[in-house]
Amino acid sequence: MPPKKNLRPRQQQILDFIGQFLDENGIPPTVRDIQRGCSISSTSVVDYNLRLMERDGYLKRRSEVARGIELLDETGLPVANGAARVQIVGSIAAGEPIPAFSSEGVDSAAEFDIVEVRPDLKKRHGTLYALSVKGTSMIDALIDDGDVVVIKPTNTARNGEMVVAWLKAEEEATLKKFFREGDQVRLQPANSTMDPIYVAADNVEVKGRVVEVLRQF
Amino acid sequence: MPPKKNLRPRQQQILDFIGQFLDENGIPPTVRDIQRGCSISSTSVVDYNLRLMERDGYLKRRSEVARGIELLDETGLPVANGAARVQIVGSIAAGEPIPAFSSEGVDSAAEFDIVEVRPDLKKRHGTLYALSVKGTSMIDALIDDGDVVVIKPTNTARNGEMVVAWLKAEEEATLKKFFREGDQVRLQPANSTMDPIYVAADNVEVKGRVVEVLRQF
DNA sequence: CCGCCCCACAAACTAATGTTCGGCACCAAT
DNA sequence: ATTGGTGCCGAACATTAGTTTGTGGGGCGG
Repeated sequence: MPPKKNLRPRQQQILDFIGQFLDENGIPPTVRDIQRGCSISSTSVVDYNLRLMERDGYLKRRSEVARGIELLDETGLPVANGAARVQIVGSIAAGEPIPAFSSEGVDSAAEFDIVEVRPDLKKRHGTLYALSVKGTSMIDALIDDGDVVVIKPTNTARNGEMVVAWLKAEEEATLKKFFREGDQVRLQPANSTMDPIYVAADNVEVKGRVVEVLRQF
Repeated sequence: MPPKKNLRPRQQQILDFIGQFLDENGIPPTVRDIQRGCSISSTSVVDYNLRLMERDGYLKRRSEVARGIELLDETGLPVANGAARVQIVGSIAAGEPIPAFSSEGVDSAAEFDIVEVRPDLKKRHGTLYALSVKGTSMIDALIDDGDVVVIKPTNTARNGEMVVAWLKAEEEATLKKFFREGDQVRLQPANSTMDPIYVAADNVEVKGRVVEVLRQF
């Protein structure tokens, strides 16, 4: 594959636009889409630059096919279109703090751990992150030690939903089922051998909601 | 969302082709692609059926746009492009046959049900299919009624793996943990209230292995 | 200043692709 | 037999989208 070269501003602009268009529409843009999107006055300018970028290995064009543009990654392979990667930002268990939420560096020592999730999840929920589950406090909800839960950040929760709850006073995060009961909140582990936790409503902050559980086989 | 209706054979054929084309090419097929792929003699037939399928909520067509076909999932949301789609070919439970494996038509009464899986799964395992789980026979393995298991077709299994086992004599398929014990095979439900099944090794055919469990939240 | 190259422009052209139309065969209800 | 609906066919038609062509401006070395 050809060596990477620095892109001209216009080419960078086109590249960005293609990526954005792909995200928004699911199919590649036409030359005229790019033209409009980048405020270029002629399709031939787009064609010209696409040709250069193809030569330099940034993308591939299937000729004779409408919307035949594919982006390539740094290895020259086509970019999986809906590739939804989610970062595992830490681990969570009853009573243990989550590093990412603790007062020290939020993003600093983040582990480099990424899981792929079903593309439709990201489409439906937007930004997501993941936590590795320690312990068996949610075993009755079919979440085991070592599983990875995918979390959608949100401040609110309906009763019965599985949430990441942040206890302000204790500075702890925990994975529980959420039940609002007056000015109290019951955090219910899904494990018949464990008791629920009752806390004042203003001491609880919902950090996110579980949207998916991943398990290795 | 529009009500679900049974698809005509031709429409099922077209739907399958679109999915396959999407997998292979990353972009939706044109009317003429479908025409060729399904051996239809006229584009108008394709258009005719696409129109019906759009009316019935199986897909969406963006008019005025080339390759504007999008598949919709059962909730009416667009399926991410280039995503790994797996077809749910039937349901499975202890003691009940799986339609797709029974002696009658393998592909005939195929339901319109497709789930998305993590892209890396398909990359790692190749072709996959999915089954909807009925009953709680695998509850201790954290597989609940209504979950969907993703299966990798294979003839062999190691002890302890969760497999789809086909009992030749009974003509039944069942989801169990597999243990080879001499010339017998123990099929162990992961439910403490249920007993294992012992069958002769030559009466058991391993159809596939569970690689993923999907659950709605 | 000249010629040259890179880049951009607009318009025209061709190919690809979606859409429509009239007609035919089959089947079921009238 | 007649009527109406479904499914299919082939071809023409309309629109979208990729490609080509001729042109012009601006920087740069001669």
